[in-house]
Amino acid sequence: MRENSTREQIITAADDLFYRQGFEQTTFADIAEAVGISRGNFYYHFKTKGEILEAVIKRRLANTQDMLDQWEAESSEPLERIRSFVRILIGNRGKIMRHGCPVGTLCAELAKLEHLQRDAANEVMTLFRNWLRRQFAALRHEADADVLAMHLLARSQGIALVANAYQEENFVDAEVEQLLDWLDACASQRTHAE
Amino acid sequence: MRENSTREQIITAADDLFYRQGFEQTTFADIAEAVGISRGNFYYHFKTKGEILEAVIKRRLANTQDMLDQWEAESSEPLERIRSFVRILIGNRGKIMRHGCPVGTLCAELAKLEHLQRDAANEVMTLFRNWLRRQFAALRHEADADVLAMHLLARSQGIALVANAYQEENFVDAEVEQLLDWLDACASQRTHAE
DNA sequence: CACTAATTAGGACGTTCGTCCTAACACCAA
DNA sequence: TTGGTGTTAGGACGAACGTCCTAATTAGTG
Repeated sequence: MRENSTREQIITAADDLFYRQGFEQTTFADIAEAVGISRGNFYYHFKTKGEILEAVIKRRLANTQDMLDQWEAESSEPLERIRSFVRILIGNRGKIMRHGCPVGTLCAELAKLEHLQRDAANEVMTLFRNWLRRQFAALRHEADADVLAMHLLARSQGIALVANAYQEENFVDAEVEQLLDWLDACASQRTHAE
Repeated sequence: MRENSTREQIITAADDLFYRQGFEQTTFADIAEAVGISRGNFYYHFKTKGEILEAVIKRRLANTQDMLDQWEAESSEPLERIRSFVRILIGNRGKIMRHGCPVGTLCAELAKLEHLQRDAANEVMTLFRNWLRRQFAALRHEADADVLAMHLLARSQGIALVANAYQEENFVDAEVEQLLDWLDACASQRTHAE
C-alpha cells in the first residue's frame, strides 16, 4: 500500500495521458512506456482498461474533494471560496489552452462513447456542482443556488473549450474578470435585497 | 454530380456518425452499413478516413454559412440576428443534450488527437465567431465586437457541454433566457451611452 | 537459508481497423 | 453488339490493440 507502488504509478501515468490524449487514444503501451514497466504486467494490477479509468476517476474525485476542502479551510467567506474556483482557470491556463479542462473533456469523450464509466466521470463535475451550490446557498442564494452553480460551471467549461480551440491567453483573462464581476454582482445583489 | 450520389451519401452518413459517436470511434464499417454499400467501395471515393472528415467539415462549413446568410436575410436587425444564434440551443436542445454541440465536440476531439484536420474543424467555430463579431460591430460595439463574440461563443459551448453531461432541459431554457437578457443589456447599454 | 507469495517480463492470441488490390458489374457512346 | 469508363463488391494484408497465459524474478517470512 506504499505511495509509489506500481499500481499508483500506473494510475498517475494514465491520469496524465487520459487528460492529454484522451481515454480511447491512450494505449497500454503508452502507459507502460511512461511508467517504465512491461506491457503484460498490467493484467496483474488491472483486469481491463476500464478498471484503470475507474481508478483514475476515483483518484480525481479524491483530489478534487481535497482541493474543495482546502478552499473551504482557507476562507470562511463563500464569495472568496467561489473566487478560488474561478481562479483555477488562471492557475491552469496553460494546461487548459493545450488540453482543455480535465473534467469537461473526459465527460465529453465518455458521453460520445456511451461508456460504462460515463456516470463516474460526471461525478467529478457533480462534486464541483454541489460544492458551488453550497457556497451560493451560504451567500443567501438558497433558492437559486443550484442554478447559479450550474451557470458558473457552464461558463467555466465554455471558457476552457474555446480557450483550447483558439489558445488565446487574453481571452481567458478577460473572461475570468467578467466572471469575477458577475460573482460580485451576485453577492451584492442579494445583500442589498434583504 | 447528382445530389444523391454515393459520395454524397457517404458524407451524409459520416457527418451524422461523427457527430453521434465521434470521429475516431466511427469505423468504415459503420458508415458502410449506414449507406448500404460495401466496405471496399470507400477507396474509390476517398483515399483515407481523413479525406472523409475533410469532406464532412467542408459540408458543415457550407451549411453553416448558409444558415448564417439566412439569418442575415431574415432580419436586418443585428440584435435579432444574434438572437437566432442563441435560439439554436433551443431548437436543437434534444440533440445537444444527447450528443453535445456538433462544432464544439468535434473541435475538442480533434484537439486531443492533435489531428491534421484540427484547424479545419476550428474554422467552423471561426465562421460563427466572425459572423457574431460583425453583428456586434453593427450593434455599435465596434471596439469590443470580438470580445463579445467570443463571450457568446463560450457561453453557448459551456451550456451545450453541461447540458450533454446532465441532460436537464430546464437548465438549457434558463441559460438561454439569461443569454437573451445579457444580449438585450448589451444592446441597450451601447444605445444609451452615445 | 528455504519456502511461499507477490510481482514482473515477454510474448501469444484473436479481433478490429484502415488501407489497398482486383475482378465483376453497370452504363453509355459508337 | 462492342468497347471503354465509371462504379461496386469482396476480400486480402499488415499493423495495432486489449486481453490473457506462463515462466522467471523478487520480496517477505519462518
